[in-house]
Amino acid sequence: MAETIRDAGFRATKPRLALFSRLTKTSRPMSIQELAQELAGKVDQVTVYRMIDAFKKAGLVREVHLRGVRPKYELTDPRDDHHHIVCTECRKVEDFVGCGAEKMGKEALRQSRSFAAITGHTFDLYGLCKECITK
Amino acid sequence: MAETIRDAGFRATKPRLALFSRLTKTSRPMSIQELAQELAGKVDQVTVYRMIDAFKKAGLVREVHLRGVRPKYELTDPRDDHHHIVCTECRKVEDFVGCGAEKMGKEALRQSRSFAAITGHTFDLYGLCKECITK
DNA sequence: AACTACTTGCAATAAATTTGCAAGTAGTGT
DNA sequence: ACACTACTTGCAAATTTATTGCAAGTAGTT
Ligand SMILES: [Mn+2]
Ligand SMILES: [Mn+2]
Ligand SMILES: [Zn+2]
Ligand SMILES: [Zn+2]
Repeated sequence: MAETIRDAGFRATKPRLALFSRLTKTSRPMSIQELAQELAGKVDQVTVYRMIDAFKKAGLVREVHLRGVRPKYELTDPRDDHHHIVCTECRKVEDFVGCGAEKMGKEALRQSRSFAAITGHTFDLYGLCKECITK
Repeated sequence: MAETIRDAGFRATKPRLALFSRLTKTSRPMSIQELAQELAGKVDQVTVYRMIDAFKKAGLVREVHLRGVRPKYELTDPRDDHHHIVCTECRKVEDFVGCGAEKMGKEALRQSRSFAAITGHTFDLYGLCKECITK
């Protein structure tokens, strides 16, 4: 843990460990505000901004954009690229893996007259969870 | 044009016509700031915020989230769901159509233990345009 | 032309994010 | 263990972005 942070080129300070630790404890991406609130008393909100920004640049954290809410952050999952499915009613968020992005990337390049390479993608699903769909 | 706005339940005011008209003139989604700047002198920025919000709720406009920038807006295209491919170097944005989202939605539902239906999705590609890839 | 509910502009407020800087600390070397 | 120093942090202040209140203006109607 401190190891991971040092490997990324940072000092393993208490605020960084607190943030990193908090992020390992959830599968749900969290906003700056949520993180700052949870770390309140221990870490200043400005520091949360700065840490997230630095972690993002270092590739430790990735930014997730879901409809209608401020950006959220989660630890980068080195194994797979996973995506999110969001309940539009209760805002529940769940991960899912696998997406046809590679194939779609190729198809998009075929369609495009001005693009030459695909390096990344976003893909998120919106729907209703089993609880909300009954209402 | 005024027709479309009235059909959505709004009065066809000059600011609304100006905004709508501007949006029809581009295929590139635009931010509040860009829109306000272009309409400067004619429409107040607060009004841009309010119009975009109302148009969004009415389904005339949709919000597009691309990495690292504030939300952008474009006219809803009722015919197809189109997506965006963004050059990470020069920020060029191009549309592309068709995406395996329906299929992926079904696969995601199969994977999920708590979701029951898919109602929407986002999908965007990032890459390099032909000009930027040479550098 | 008069009426009225819907809209707009402008100022003020609130919320989100960034910046400056002195004080604090992790990692390094002694 | 102690000192050294570059990297970090907290706190206040400044910016930027977004929302709200309200009097004045206007589209659509009678
Ligand atoms: Mn996730
Ligand atoms: Mn588009
Ligand atoms: Zn739900
Ligand atoms: Zn480019």
